Amino acid sequence: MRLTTKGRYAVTAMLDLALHKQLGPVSLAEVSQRQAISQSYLEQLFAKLRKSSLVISVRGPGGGYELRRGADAIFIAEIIDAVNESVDTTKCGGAGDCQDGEICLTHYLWEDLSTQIHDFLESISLADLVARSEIKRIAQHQDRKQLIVGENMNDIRIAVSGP
Amino acid sequence: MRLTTKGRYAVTAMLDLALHKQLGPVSLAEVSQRQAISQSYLEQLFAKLRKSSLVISVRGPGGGYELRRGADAIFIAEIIDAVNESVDTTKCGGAGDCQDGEICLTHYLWEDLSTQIHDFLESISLADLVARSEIKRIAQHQDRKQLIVGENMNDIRIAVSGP
DNA sequence: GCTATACTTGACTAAATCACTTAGGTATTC
DNA sequence: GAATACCTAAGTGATTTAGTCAAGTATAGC
Repeated sequence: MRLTTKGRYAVTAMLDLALHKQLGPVSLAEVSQRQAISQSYLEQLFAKLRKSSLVISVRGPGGGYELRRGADAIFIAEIIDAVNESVDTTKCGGAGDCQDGEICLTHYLWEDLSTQIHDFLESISLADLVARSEIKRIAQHQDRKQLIVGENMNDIRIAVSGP
Repeated sequence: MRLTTKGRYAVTAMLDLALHKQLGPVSLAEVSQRQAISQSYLEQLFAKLRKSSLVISVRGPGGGYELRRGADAIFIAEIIDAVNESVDTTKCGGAGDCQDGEICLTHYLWEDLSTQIHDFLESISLADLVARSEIKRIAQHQDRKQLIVGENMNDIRIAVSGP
């Protein structure tokens, strides 16, 4: 699991699709304008998202991209995995050439940590983000004087529980 | 929050310090050998870890590095932050030049997501990892025929709870 | 059928980061 | 004073990022 700005761009763009799906296919030109991401860069990202069956493309005028599944069935981890093409960080591909077990020790600990983060991101759907952003937008409309940020984001928490 | 192999190297090295602290300062030559990481690369990582007050250095023969705090007071997020020098991924530094609020919307949503992961990694200490690795090592000594992996790692779980 | 729209593909690139290497230092212990 | 080990800087090849540029191809609407 790698967590870089590339994944963030992809999540942002997918969120834009989810937010504007009522108007039919969303063109990359629109996404590019709204989210301030280079269109050609988006094209590269969406080629990967399409291969991962996260979006479908509609060609021709009025065309664009649509979410292949519902926003409640597309999870953040999928999006990040799609654009990051998961290089294996193993170095000792599957408990092979570890000298004394010490390397594997930390190796698997890290893998486990990475899996935990992956599971976390797999539990958050695009719909979750949309729902939260809609709450925020309403709040912004209600009170224009003050930019309310981070108020409605406390509904998702991480808990560490014992065995 | 960036999650790459660089952070993994740092965590692995710090874990090595925690595992061998009973013998006094641990030299980077030892860590390099045990964990198969280039010593010069370790020197660069430890320069940052030292600046972040996570380790102290002991010069001269018999010297090396020691954890500055107890292993139960050093958290994974700190280690990763120390070597990753947190570039600000904001692009609109603090709600500045966002055109229609839409960009800020997804921007803060991502920031929040990033914070959640950070909080998660902040809840896991080096001591937690040591405890888990010690269990595994004992298990490995008890049963040499079979490499037991991933059995004792289920004690940390992520739960998503509502408001 | 023509044309504008918009996806599709490929090649290329400047900049940054990663994972080192090389080459020197400086401080401390024995 | 010699060995040890931290400390610093500079450079380097590989990879990734974040694009640009230039060609396509498919389709909707006139």
